Amino acid sequence: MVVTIRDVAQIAGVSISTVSRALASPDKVSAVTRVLVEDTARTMGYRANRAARGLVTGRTTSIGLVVPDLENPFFGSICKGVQARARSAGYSVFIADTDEDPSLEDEAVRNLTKQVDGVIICSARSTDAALQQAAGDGPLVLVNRALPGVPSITFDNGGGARVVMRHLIALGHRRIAYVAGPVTSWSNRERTLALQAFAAESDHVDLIELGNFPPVFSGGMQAADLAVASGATAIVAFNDLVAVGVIERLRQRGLQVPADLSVTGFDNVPVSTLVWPNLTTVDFPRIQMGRASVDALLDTVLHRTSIRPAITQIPVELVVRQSTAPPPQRA
Amino acid sequence: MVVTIRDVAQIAGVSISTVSRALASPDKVSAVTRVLVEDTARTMGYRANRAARGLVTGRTTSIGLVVPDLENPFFGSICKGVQARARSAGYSVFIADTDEDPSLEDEAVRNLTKQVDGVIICSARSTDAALQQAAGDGPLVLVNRALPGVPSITFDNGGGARVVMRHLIALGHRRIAYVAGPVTSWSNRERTLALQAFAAESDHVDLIELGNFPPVFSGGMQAADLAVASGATAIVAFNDLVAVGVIERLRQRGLQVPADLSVTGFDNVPVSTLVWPNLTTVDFPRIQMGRASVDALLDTVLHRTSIRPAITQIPVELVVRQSTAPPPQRA
DNA sequence: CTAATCACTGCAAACGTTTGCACAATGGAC
DNA sequence: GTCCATTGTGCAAACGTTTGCAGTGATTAG
Repeated sequence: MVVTIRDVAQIAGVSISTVSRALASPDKVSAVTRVLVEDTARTMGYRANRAARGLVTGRTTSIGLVVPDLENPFFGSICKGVQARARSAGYSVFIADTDEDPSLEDEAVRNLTKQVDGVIICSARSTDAALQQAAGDGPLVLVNRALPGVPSITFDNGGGARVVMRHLIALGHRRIAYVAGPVTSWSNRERTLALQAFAAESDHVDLIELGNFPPVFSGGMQAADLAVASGATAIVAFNDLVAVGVIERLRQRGLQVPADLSVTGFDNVPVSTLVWPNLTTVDFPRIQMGRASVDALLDTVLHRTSIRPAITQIPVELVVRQSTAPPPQRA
Repeated sequence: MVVTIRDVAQIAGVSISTVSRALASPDKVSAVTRVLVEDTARTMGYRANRAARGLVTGRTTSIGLVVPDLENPFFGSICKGVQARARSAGYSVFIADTDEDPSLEDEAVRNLTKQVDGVIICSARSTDAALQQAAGDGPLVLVNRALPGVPSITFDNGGGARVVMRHLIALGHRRIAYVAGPVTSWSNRERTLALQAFAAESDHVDLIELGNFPPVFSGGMQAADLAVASGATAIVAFNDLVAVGVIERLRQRGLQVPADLSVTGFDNVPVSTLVWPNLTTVDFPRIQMGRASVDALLDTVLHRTSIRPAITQIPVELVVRQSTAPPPQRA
C-alpha cells in the first residue's frame, strides 16, 4: 500500500541505510548511488514517514503556534508570517486557538510541548508563572508579551505611543483622551505607561484616561461619549476597532472627524482603510513579527542558544491618514 | 530527561503493556491497577509519545488544513471552527497557508497527506484533476468547493443569490448590477448562475453584469462607476469587501447609499457592521462550516465511509441592514 | 474435587526510520 | 609491492509505543 524506505532500497538494489543517507545527507554517498536512489524514490512516490524519523531523531520538524483567536485578523497575520517562515525552514505548524481562555492556553501548550520541537505563544493570556513553567518544559517563544528569561518578540508599544502623542501635540492638541484596552493586556499596560510618561514631560498637555474598555467596536462606542464630555480634542484609542467604534458614535452625535475631534488607533488592521475617514494609526508589522518569532524559536531549537533569551523589539511606525487634524479654533 | 512508558511501568511495578492498556483502554485492566497506573503517570508527568504511537497504529490523530490566506478573516473563521471541532475530537491541526497559489496548494497537500489522518482543503484553487488525485492519496474533504466523488462542504451560494434578488425586487428595484468576483472562483460561478436564472424568470428585471473584479476593496472602487453609468438602482457585490469599496466610491461621487443606490454584499464578515451604512449581506456561517468539515473528515477516517462522498450544502441567510432601501422615486 | 471459563497481566514482535560501527574497495605515497 | 588513508556501503541497534498471544490464578459449573 504505502511505500517505505525498504521498498525503495529493494528496487534500487541498495541497503536501507544507503537510501536514508542518499536522501538526508547526500554528501555521504557516491554521486551515482545518490542519483539512483533519488530517481527510484521519486518514481515510487516515496515520502519518509515523519513519525518513524521523529522517533529516532527525537525531532519532529514541526512547531506549535498558540493564538487567542484565529478570527481576529491581527492574529491571522501573525499566523501567516509564522507559517510562511516555518515552511521555508522545512517545518510544519500545529495551530491551537485558545478562545482567549487562559486555561485552554495552558492546556494547549502542555499538549503541544511534547509533540513539537518548540512552541510559539501569541499574546499569551496566561500567568507569568505558567509561562515560566512552560518555558522549562521545552523551547518556547513569546510573541507580543515580554517575560524575563524567556525569548520574547514584542512590538515597540512605547515608541508607538510616543509617536502618536508627538503627532497630536504637533497638530496643536493639548487635551488628549486615552481609551484603554483590557487591564489584563500586556500591550495596553505598555502603551498606557508611555502615554503617561510622555504627557508628564510635555508642557501644557493633559492626558485624560477614560478607563478600560473591551478592545472592540462596541468598546469605542461606549467610550466616545466620555471623551466628548471630557473636553478632549483628540482621542487615542487602544486599537483600530475601538477607534472605528469611537468614530461611529461621534458620527451618530453629529460630530465630524477630524474637524471636531481627531481619533487615532493602533495596529493598522485592514479595516482602518475601509472606514471613512481612514484611520491615522500605528502600523504593527505583524507578518514580520510572525517570521521573527520562528527565527527566534529555531535559533533556540537548533543551536541550543540558551545563552541569551533576549527580548526583541520590533519597531513600529505612524501612518498618518484622514482621522487626525488640528483642533477646531476656539470661538 | 523525558519520562517514557517504561519509567511509569517501573515505578508502578507493572509491565509496559499494562500501562499502555490502563491509559488507552481502561476496561482491559482491573480497577485497582488502572488507578495505580493513572496516578503514577500523572505524578510523573507522563505524556505518550505521539510519534511512537503513530508508528505502530498508523494513525496520527492530527489533520491537515489548507487555506489560501490566513489573513483573510473569512478563512480565519473557518480555521477557528476546524480547530475547535478537531480538538474536541482529540485531533490536532496542521495548518498550511498557500498564499492563493495553486502550486503551493498542491505541494502543501502532498506534504500533509502522508503525515496526517486526513486533509481539509478550503476554497481550493487547484484543478479538479489535482484534487481528484489528492483524494485518491488519502482522506480528503473539500470546503467551499464541490467536486463529484469527493466529500465536499459548500455554502448554498445559489440560495444566497436568490434571496438577495428577491429582497431587492421586493424593494422595487428593476435594474440590478452584479459586480462579479474572480473568474476562477467556484463560488462566483455559482452565484452568477443563480442570479442570471432568477433574473430570467422574473418579469421586468434586468441583471447587468459589470464584469469580473478583484474580490477586495479596490475591486469595488473600480466597479462603482460602471454601476452608476449602467443606470442600475441596486448593486450586488461579490462579497462584503467589494461592497464596501463600491460604497466608498459612491460616497466620493456624492451619491448616498441607500437613498440613491442600494448595495449588498456576501459573507457577513465583521467589517460589514463597521462601515456606514451597515451592509445588507448574506451570512455564511463559517465556523459551522469548519466544524462540519471536520465531522465529514472524521467520518471518512474513522468509519471508512467510502460509501457516499456527499456534497453537503450549508444554508445561508439574508441579513438586512442599512445599505438597501427602495429605489429613488423617478422625477 | 475436577475441569472449564474467565479476568487480568506480561512477553515479545512490530511499526519505519536514523546512525554508530565495521568492513570492503579504491587510490596514493613510499 | 606494501601500507595507510579515504570513501562508500551494509549491519544492526535503537527510538517509544501498541497489540496478538500465551500464561497465571481465581472463579464457577458440574
